[in-house]
Amino acid sequence: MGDIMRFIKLFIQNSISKLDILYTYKCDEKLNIQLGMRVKIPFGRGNKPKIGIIVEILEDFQETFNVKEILEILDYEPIVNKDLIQLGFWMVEKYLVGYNQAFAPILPPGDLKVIEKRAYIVDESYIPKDISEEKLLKKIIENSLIEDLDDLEKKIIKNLSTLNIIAIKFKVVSIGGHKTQKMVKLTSNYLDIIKVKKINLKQKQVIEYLEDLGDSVRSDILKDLNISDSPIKTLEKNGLVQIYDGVVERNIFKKSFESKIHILNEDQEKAVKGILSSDKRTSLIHGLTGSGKTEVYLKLTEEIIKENGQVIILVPEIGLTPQMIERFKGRFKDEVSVLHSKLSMGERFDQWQKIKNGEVKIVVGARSAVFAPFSNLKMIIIDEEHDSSYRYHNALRYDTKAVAEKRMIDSSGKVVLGSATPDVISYYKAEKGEYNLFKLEKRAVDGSKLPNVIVSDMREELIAGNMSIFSEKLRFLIQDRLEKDEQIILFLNRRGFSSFVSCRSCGEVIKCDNCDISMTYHKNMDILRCHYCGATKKMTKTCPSCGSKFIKQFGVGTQRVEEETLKLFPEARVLRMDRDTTIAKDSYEEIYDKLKNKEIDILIGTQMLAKGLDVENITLVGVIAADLSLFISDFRANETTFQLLTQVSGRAGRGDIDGEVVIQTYNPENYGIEFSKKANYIDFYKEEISLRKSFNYPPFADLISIYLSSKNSFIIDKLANKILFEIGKEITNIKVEYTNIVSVPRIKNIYKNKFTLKVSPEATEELTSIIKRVLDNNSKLLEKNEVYSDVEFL
DNA sequence: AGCACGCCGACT
DNA sequence: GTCGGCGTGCTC
Repeated sequence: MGDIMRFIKLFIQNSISKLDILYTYKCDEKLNIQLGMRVKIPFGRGNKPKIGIIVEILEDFQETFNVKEILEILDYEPIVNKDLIQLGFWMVEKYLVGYNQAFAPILPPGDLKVIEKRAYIVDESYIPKDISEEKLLKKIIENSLIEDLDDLEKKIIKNLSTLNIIAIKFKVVSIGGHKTQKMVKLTSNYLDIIKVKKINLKQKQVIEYLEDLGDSVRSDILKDLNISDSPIKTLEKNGLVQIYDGVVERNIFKKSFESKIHILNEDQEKAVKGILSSDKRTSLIHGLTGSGKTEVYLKLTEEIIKENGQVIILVPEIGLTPQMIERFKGRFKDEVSVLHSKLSMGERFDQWQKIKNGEVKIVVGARSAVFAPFSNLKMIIIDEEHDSSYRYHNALRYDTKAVAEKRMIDSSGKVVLGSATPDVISYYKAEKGEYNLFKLEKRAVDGSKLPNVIVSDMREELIAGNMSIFSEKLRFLIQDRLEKDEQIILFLNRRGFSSFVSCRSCGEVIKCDNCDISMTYHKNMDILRCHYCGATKKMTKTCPSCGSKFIKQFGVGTQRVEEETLKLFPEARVLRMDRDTTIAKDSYEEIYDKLKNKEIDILIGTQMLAKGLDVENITLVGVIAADLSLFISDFRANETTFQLLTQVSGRAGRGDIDGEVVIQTYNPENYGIEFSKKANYIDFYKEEISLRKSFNYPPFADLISIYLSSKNSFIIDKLANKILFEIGKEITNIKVEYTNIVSVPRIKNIYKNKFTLKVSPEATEELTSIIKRVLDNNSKLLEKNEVYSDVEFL
């Protein structure tokens, strides 16, 4: 052919790890290829068509092997911009993940389809300058799709869009047909027909509905008016309405929101000004619960979008409550897009599209919203920044804060972290001057004070003969609040935690057959369930090991707390909230409304209660077993306990009446519990950071764990030793500590072991590349033995 | 993963 | 000869 070729690198979507590498293809130089576009390519011996995403365009490339040519370009515009591609590469290096995994959160949600570039007329009063403009505008009116334009047309389009006469939008079209809904609209001459045709009541209701609300989704009309579709059919037959297929944006918000603008207090003002004027990339706002962090976020957002920038606000999934959305929606209306896990794929996609098209300027969402495809992103705000949901996670292999900082470095924007109990690592960086530090001290609502915290030593209760799960004090206070018609939250650390079944005679604990995990008793179904693999077993009456009859469940679950509460306070209206009861989409909202409307006296629940429940009439919080999070074998155990207790205490006394908190524990002397009594973050921090230093834990070292897993327990130990040895050999001038190789609980019959490397943060990058090299060198051996490796960055 | 290739035994 | 069963190794 002799045509000049251009060479590109791409990765292939949805492929297995072995194929998750970059491939070189070529295409005709005349084709409009850009980074971030998808191409259809012939792949493998059979040249099966696959979809690849262009991540590199090679300037000069010597064709030393047979490079195949692409089949077709699937997009008119890149679906991922350059900055986000860079971010993907950065994650591949930093977290040793494959391209597919690194790019998964960056790519548009759902199955990728063809992206169309469309133009729409904005200024209808515009009079075309010449004949070619007129022709083009006519073309746009007829069919908004713009493709295969010649150079002159391209120039006109560009010109008209900068003059705001037309708007360019990208639309993704699914290959498998458009997703449409039946829509109903009034015909232009319906008023004339009303006069001559008889209209019955149902039909009249439909017409009034359409007059009020405009064009509507047919199913909505049926539901709202509680009618069948025949009245609408009759109306259509008589020419009053028209039924058509419409692409409707799914409406996530059922409520309308009102905005309240507070005047910032001195501390808040200082934080806003300081953050905006500072040279430092990252700022930490340390603000007590109720000190008005959200107001600061709102003000910052306002300032950024005033300058035409865009803002991402990250919230823990669980904290993405109606209240938080309310604040932003109320203030910024349609400029806000909300992303959360309960959105359907279609809803998610609609939001993604709006963000990419610049139709919104603000995104409020959980961790993956950090990848929102804004093109002029100037600020990322991370609320409750200490929350574990932001951290590196086995399934989502990136640290949200690190990604946020990387994005803001690339687009010279700012990161704002906010928390009442900051991550010890963040606070350390702030103390060292790497971050700005702002404190919000005053509680924003005048008169509301920190609650009075009481610690109940459950050992003493036991000695005094109290076998109940409530201490005397807590029981007394619950009674007191019930009498005063005030509300109560009872908080437990984890769902079903430690409600294992064991034998009092021989100590046997019933474990899952496939996993080394004790099973949890679910009373309502009288079964045992494994929380890891979901396997169930019938509850036994006798011990399977010794045959003793003294087998029963131990520990406290939310179910147990509910039972005991109802037994002691039969007149109370009790609601239990945990993952079992809060799976429905609107459940959280419903519970919140019920609390607010005083339909519940006592709310029992787990972690999710620790966040965001601002209900004024809650004046008592009971923490049933504060110790549970202390038994996690994690260097963060104390920090987690402190944070949880402080957060949950903040739920009490949000209004005019002072709140009280009762913390029940078997370890009252633990400093995490001790300092949370006074919500004394600074003292806790000092204690914690000195321990971190002496044990060389983060922030003084980074931890990298390497896991090997296989059906064969012998081979993984052998290989772990080999890999550890080879890593040791490669380490030359950096200091690395390492732990023993330990086995971790078997899950679904897969054995697993791990060892952890501790390295000073400056040397993490080098160690990461050493690990990559060693694992690559051993990849064949691992594959042959069916051993999977996994690297985790804590 | 998915597929072509090739080696080997069974069969017209 | 030659058909097909299955193990092996590669995919720009």
